[in-house]
Formats: sequence, C-alpha cells, structure tokens
Amino acid sequence: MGVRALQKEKTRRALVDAAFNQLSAERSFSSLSLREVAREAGIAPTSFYRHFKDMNELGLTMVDEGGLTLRQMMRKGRQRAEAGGSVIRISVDTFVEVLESNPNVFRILLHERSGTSAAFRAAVAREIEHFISELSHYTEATAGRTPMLARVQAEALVTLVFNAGASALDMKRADRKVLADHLVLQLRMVAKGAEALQHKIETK
Amino acid sequence: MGVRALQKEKTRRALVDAAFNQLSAERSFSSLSLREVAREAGIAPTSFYRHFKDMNELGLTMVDEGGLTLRQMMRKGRQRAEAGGSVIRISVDTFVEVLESNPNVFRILLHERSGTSAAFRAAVAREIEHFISELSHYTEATAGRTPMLARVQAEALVTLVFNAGASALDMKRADRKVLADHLVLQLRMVAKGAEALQHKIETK
DNA sequence: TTATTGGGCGTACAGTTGTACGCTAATTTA
DNA sequence: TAAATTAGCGTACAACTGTACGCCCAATAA
Repeated sequence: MGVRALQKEKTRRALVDAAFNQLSAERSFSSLSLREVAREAGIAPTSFYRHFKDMNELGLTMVDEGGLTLRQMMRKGRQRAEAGGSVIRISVDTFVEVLESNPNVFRILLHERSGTSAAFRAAVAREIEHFISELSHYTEATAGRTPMLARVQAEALVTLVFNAGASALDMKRADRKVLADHLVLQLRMVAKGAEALQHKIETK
Repeated sequence: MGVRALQKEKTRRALVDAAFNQLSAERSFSSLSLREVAREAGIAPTSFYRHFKDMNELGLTMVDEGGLTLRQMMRKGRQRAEAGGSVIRISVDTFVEVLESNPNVFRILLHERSGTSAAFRAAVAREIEHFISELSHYTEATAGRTPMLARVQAEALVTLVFNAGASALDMKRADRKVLADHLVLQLRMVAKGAEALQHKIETK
C-alpha cells in the first residue's frame, strides 16, 4: 500500500472514530452534523466527501463495524461457555462486559434500530439477525428444538438481551448487576417455557 | 371557559396534532423543528411560545398523551379478556389493533425510549412502568406468583410486546399477523417458564 | 365605558448547516 | 523527468434554524 492510500485510510479512521466519540447518552448519530465530525477529526468539512458520500454512508459503516465487534465478542463468550458452567449466565456476563467497554457501539445499534432511516434500520436488523440465527441453530442442535420453535425462542432471547443492554447503558455499576440478574431470570423463563411448549407438541 | 381560553386550547391542540401528524417512519420527533410544527399548525413561529416553552415541552406533552391513550386501550383489552378466552391472545390482538390505528403514538414512545433526551427517556420509562406494575399485580393475584418473580416476568412480557410493536410499525398487514403469532408464542414461553421457576422455588 | 391582558404576527438577526467550486501540493504513473 | 491523479483546503452561498422585540386588537376585568 502506497503512502497515499495509507494516509487516506488513516483519515477515514479518524472520521469514523470522531463520530463514535461524539456519541453519548445525549447525542445520537442522527444529531451529528457533517461539519462537527469533520471538525473533531481535524479535517476541513469539504474533505469529508473524499471518504464518504454523505453522513448516511458514514453511519452505515459504523453499524457494520459495530455489528462485527459484537459478533466477535459473542464468539469469545461461547468459547468461555464451552469450558463449562451456565451458558446463559456466562453469555450475559460477557454481554455486560462488552457493553461496558464499547458503549457507543451499542448506542448506534440500539438507537438506529428504531431510527429514522430505512437503510439504517435494515442494517441493524441484519446485524441482529446474525445473532438470532446463530442462537437458533445452537438451540436446535443442543436442545433438539423444532426449527420454528427454536427461531421464536431465539428472537425472544435476543430481544430481551438487547433491551436490557439499552437500559444498562445509562446505569451505574450496581444497578447493572441487578439488571443482569433479572435478565438471567428472564432468559431462563424463556428457555424453560420453550421446553415446555416443545413437550406439549411432542406428546400431542 | 371563556372564548379566549377556548381558542387558546384549540391552537394548542393544533400544535400537538401537527407534531403527531408529522411523525412517520422517516421522521422522528427530534428531527422536527419548531418552525415546521408551527407552519403545519397554521400559526407564526413566534406564537409557538405562547403555548410551550420549547419543543421539548411539546414532546413531553405528547409522551404523556400517548401513554394515556395506551393505558386506555389496555383497559379495554382487559375488559374484553374478562368475557373469556386466552388473556394473552386477546391482549396481543388489542395491542395490534391500537398500534394500527395510532401508529404515531407508538412511534414517539418507541423512539424516544432510547432517545437523546434524559427527560424523554424518563417520561417514556414512567409510562412503560405503568404497564409493568399493572401486569405484575395482575400476575401476582391470578397466578399466585412471588412479587419478585411477577415483576421480572412482567418486565419480560412488556419488553417483548413493545419490541414487537416497534417491528410491526413498518410491516404490511400479513406480516403483522405472523409477528403477532410469534409474539403470542413468546409470551406463553415466558408465562410457562415463570410458572416452572416458581414451582422450583416452592418445592425447594 | 375605560383599562388591562394576552394570543398572534412580522421583522430581524446571528448561528449553523450541506455542499459547489477551484486551487495547491504531494504522490503516483508513464 | 514530465504528466496525471487526488487528498485536503478555503471561500462562498443559500437554506434553515431558534428566538428577541414590539405592535395590534379582541376578549376580559374594573
């Protein structure tokens, strides 16, 4: 890679990082302006266009990166779970950890999921779909769930986890602990309930 | 009420309605400008201040109104359920009906729940809390659930319902039917699972 | 009847936004 | 070495924003 392409990549990263850094509980992606991001990244507003067509394209890049980060973490969680212990507990703990160290990744996913741009919503839905289908296959394989039931169950689990994540973002450490415990209980409810429904089908 | 106060109330309603009308899948409350709302309501921008301190105050009013609408509908749903039949099924059907006839009420609640203003988030949380505690008491009373378990269960149920509502907003009729069926299944999972967990505690 | 109140309006202004355009200077290609 | 490419910059502009200020006039109070 030439000097030129290298520098370009660096500036591009600066833009993405600048945007992520500006996110907070009080600041959503859609409230960021092109000029603000450029300012934070240390380039002229008009130079922004050398890297992205518009703010929308930047945002989609961020969603993709965020999704990637999330999937990588979940893989790590699964590895940890394989060493033994409650899959649910370990997954939740992993999730909380990652949430604490990458809050802004979650912010953009959680907020734009119900956001104002169809492209964003689709992108987030795609990322979440990864989780659902992975989890669904996992439950099919390990718990012998019906494909349909596994799918519905996985949707419920992912919904509960992401929702808890959204609440956790604004919480203090201690409250997060309580939330995590509640979440574990809720996930167990769904798991137990799905099992019961499955039995009902089988013995019918 | 004098002619004056009456006219004032009318204009105020025009503002609230104008704001609700401008909401859509592509337009969130936070993307509305004071001038746009005033324009739609047919008044001068500066007259807006005769009714609300700023857009924030308008938004909070809308959240309150939305919450009220929601609670009224759920009460109706409960009445319908008392006539017999599956409580879950009837509640979900009621929810879907209201969602279809008041989409924008949901939009503001769903979007601002993870929104950028702490006051908004608190207001929405307050509205959702109504549902959770009502549902929690209901489950305690009719299913003899532990207060703690009832609470956690109610949180899960409400989370699943609202989340499904968010997805349903952008769907066609047919897809909504499927979604509703999934939702019913998920709610049953939670209910069955909570029951199982309760038994486990009791026989311990 | 006269005085007061208050909803609505128009004007005005400073601030911010996205982006079109043309230039510079350094890297890359020929 | 000479020519072409391109990241980044500065200037410029029109559109839009929130809101301060003062006027008007109809409803209300005295």
